[in-house]
Amino acid sequence: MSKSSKQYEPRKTEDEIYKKWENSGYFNPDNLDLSEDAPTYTIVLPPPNITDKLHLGHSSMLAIEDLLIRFHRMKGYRTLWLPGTDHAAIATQNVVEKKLLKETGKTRHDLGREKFLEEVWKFLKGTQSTILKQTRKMGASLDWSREAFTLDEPRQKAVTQMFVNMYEAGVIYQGERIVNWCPRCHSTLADDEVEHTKQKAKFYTFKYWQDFPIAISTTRPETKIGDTAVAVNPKDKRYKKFIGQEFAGEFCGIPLKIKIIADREVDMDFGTGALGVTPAHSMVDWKMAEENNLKIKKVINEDGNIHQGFGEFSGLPAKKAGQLVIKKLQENNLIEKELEIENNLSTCYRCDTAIEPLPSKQWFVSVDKKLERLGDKSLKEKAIEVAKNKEISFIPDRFEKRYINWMENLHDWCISRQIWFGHRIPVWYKKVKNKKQEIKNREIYVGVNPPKDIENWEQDSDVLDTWFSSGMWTFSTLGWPNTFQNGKKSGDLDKFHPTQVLETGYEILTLWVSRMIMMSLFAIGEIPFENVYLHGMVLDEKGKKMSKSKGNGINPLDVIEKFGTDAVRLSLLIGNTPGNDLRVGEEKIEGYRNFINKLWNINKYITNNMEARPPYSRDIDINLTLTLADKWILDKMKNLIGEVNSDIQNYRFSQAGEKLYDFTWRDFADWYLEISKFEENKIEKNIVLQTVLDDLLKLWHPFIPFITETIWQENKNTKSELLMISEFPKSKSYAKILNGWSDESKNDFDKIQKIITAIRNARAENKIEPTQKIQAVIYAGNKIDLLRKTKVLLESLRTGISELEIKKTGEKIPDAIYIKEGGIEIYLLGGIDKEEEKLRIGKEIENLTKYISGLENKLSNKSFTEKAPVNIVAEERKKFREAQSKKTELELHLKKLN
RNA sequence: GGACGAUUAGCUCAGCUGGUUAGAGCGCUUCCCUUACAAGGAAGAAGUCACUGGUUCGAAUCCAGUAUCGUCCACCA
Repeated sequence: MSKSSKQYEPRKTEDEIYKKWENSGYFNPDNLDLSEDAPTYTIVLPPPNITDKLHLGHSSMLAIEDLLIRFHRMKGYRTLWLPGTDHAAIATQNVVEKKLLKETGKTRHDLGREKFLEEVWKFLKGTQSTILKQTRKMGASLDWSREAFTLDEPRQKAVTQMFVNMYEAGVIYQGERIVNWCPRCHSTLADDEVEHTKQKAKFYTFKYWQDFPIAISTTRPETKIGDTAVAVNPKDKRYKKFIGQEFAGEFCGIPLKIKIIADREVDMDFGTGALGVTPAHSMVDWKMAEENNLKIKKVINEDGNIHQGFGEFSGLPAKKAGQLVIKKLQENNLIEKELEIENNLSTCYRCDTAIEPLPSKQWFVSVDKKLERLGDKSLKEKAIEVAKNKEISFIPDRFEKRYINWMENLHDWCISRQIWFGHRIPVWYKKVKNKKQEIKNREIYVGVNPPKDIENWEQDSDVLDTWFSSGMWTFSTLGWPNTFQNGKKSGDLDKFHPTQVLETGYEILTLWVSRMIMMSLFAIGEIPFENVYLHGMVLDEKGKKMSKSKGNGINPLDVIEKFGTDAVRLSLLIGNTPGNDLRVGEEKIEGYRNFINKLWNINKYITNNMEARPPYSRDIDINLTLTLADKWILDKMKNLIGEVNSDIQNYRFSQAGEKLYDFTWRDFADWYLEISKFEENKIEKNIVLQTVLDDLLKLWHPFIPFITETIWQENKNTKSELLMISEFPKSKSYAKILNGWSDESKNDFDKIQKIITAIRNARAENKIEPTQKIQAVIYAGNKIDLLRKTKVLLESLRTGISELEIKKTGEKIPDAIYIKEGGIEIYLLGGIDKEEEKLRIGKEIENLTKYISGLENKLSNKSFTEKAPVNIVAEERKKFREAQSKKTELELHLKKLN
């Protein structure tokens, strides 16, 4: 790139830089030049869905993780960031089904399982790795040599092995249970995959038949033909006498036997205070049925139609059956009330179809079974324990409470899904037929490999919940089970597990994080990660979720093209705090683009003003003669390094970024570079400039890798080929040179800054033409040294002061702007409006008076002086004295003006 | 119903374990194209830190309550 370009053009360099990094091989920790005992630092990338495209949420995640990774790599850790994708069973199958229907008009059933899966894989060939390719655009320094997919061969093996292990340990079992059934997807949904929305519904109050004693209410009349009980609250006086009785009758032509049961869960004030129990089609009712030994009648089948055995209702879609029930009730005059109410509708998170609760045979992971390998604790207990004893910490820590609360209420996890795409359950059934050729007593085989006489067996048609395979992500990607034999870790698993941080969105804390913890505890008896960093959602500038349909989303690839990756990364890092949502609009990105450009120009200025770059050195030579400004910037840098280190280590990325931003722009560019324009000591100046710039680039690199590496590459004096693997700065290296830097001289520079600012203000207020020269007379007292430095600054900062006289003592000059700062008095002559000057000083005195009286109150308060820490009281006293003497000076001056 | 948050400048948000006259970015006002940068520079206005109590020498910060908003979970027959 030509050095004369005024603006940084990321488009021209980013891809090239990324290639350079990738070709270097340093994304792979095996290639890093490290000693044997270097500590490891591992993050596994939460695998995005294979059909995903990069959105701003991904970008935010990548920016945070890459920051951590680059920071630790530069810190000398054996750093691994492991990439991969998730097959997202239901989501992916849905996408392909939709596509199929649109293009050929066929459903998956038309194709059959094998053909359909072929279609899925064909589709995936086209989209696979799109997301990962886009990930590179974000500058993510992932080790591509270890890339994994939740459904590739090694992971299939791992998942199958895990299933078998859990089955053999009795953790996985088959059971009948009410599940959330989506009649459209033909699949069960996990509780967390069900969405609840409000809807208006007709709420009917009726009696099963004329002489039935209790009226009940429902929004789902069709299920009532499967009722086996009516539940009332045990405290309900109206119904108490019926409890335990049984009634038989005919409801809409269907014979029913209804038992009256008592249950505390029943709300006496809702409806009639009595609830018709339909065990097969409601979670609550199922529980009551289990407790009361009620008969379970399945009314609705998997297609959403009425089951066989219900006379004229059989085969009708549920909705129509409901209408028919109502019609019949009306005919028989059984309806007492009809209300419009708002209730909750459970829908499928994928297709929005209403959920049908159904009893069904499913595979479960028991969270309550005590396991010998976990010290006779259950998965649930152990997973809670590791959070409580801080083996795993949460950032921010409030999520620990949330996690524990969720875990304590956890039920067994249904892991079978009635779809085709995914890890097929490694269970086979042998068809054992009786004389009548009916299938009886199916024999079960569970194993890693199919049974030998496979032709006699049939594999379970279900696949596993996608979280089952992603729950194994930390170790299935590190070679498990091959790297875990006889209870011993080897290879990658030994080197990199447990990982250090899991960085993910808080919305999947329960969905994913909790399962990873349980799976890892079961499989290798250790936690999967030491820390869980939870980020919020990325929202648009109005605080709305970004979505394609609303069109309010920012496409990261667009803004990367427009503003550059670094600007995008910075706007996702600064202002982003753990666990909180982040609003991002283009304006914000634009702002950080401007900053990136500033950094570019800082380098350009330094380059242009250096005849030759000094050689790189880790420590600055003590024998250099440094100016006040040099020491000031080096001291600032030293502190900055310390703070950035500690901020990043404590996950305060936003604060680290803000401090860096402030230092770069305000301290380094606005002050130090301006001063450097006139200070003469060339060699020393160059060394300081070079040192600060080098360290600044390193500090910035984890945040904005592209521009920092680009500049690094242009400055060919550097020791390390790549900024990416150079050593992260330590404040120690500044300690020597700053030895003689006292607190006093530190304050001197602050005073100079104040003086100059004051002069600028004075000029602005008096509206002196920029070309107009003014005179300044400065009285130094005993601060001659500081004044010399100030003089140089003033002259060079184009304050327009033509004559500067430094005097030890002297007459006070009445018609002048008076400035007193740090024991120095300055009179500016020329172009002064007396009235305005009086006003200015008056205002200043007013402010001071307020301040002083505040301090006075505080200091006269005995409880403060006696109880507050000594150093704080002393500080306040000092402030009080300083303010008072300044006030006296100003008052004197004001008198003279009058 | 259960759990967890949020409320600070016109807008978006920082403010770590209580301690200067509460900060930043954007926006706004005035001035300036001074050869690193107008994607820039100099200056300025703007806040009862939601409300009410409490703890403390001292509260934006800790505690309790109120109001409003939000998220997650459960779930309504």
